[in-house]
Amino acid sequence: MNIENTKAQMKKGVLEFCILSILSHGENYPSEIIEKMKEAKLIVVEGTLYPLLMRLKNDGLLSYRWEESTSGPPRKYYKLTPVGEQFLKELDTTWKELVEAVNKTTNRTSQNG
Amino acid sequence: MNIENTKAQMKKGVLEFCILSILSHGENYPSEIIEKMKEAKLIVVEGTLYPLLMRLKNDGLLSYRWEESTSGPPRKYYKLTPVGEQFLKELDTTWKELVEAVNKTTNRTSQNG
DNA sequence: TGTAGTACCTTGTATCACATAGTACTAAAA
DNA sequence: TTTTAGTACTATGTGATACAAGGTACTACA
Repeated sequence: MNIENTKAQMKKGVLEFCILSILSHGENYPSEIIEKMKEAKLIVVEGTLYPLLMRLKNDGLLSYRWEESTSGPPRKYYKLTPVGEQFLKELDTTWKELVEAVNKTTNRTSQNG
Repeated sequence: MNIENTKAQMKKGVLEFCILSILSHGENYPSEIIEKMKEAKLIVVEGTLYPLLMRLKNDGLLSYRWEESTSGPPRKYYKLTPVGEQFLKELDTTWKELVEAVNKTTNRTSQNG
């Protein structure tokens, strides 16, 4: 048992939320997403991001378009669908509730019996 | 893909933190922990809690003592070990960093190229 | 002996992040 | 054309974890 493992576990479910949030500000292709996550101190690797994007796309939360690149293979630019935007709103609420719940258990003793 | 599933995923790793926090305020037996989590709107079931407590105990973060009960079988009262207290401090930092990281990706656009 | 309530424990499943390896496109050099 | 380097997308296998479902065991009461 170590902190790194726990940190990885805490990230589960949160990545989805972060990625949708990033895409809610505009189109991005995977490498850009990884870069923006890194800026926020959330390290994500390709093996994590690609399956996640595929999952979100298959569930109708994301759509993408191909765009040629002058420095390599074409890129997949992802963006939110209306369903994705709705889902993001719910995730936002879910996240806030979780933060509040964690704060309750960690700050307060709740020793009332 | 639904919110409930995502909620379950977000809880991963966070439960450990919450349980250690609750126990940092004093001894508790599993049913009490479930009750306190429920008060904070974090629903945890036995099948989740028992293996988790056992894991934390095997890793030296928790210890327990048996206590007789007048209303059923004896109870296992868990409490933090010194190692557990140290680990909790690190988890506290980890959690704060995660919250900050998520807030960065969700509030700011970070559109700088 | 039987029933209800409480408490602890185990097994199997689904999901997810990650390590690792592979495929494919562009550009530059031989 | 072939080779090498860089960029980008994809697939497979592993470990960790929350949960559903079922099981065991103790106490109190009829």
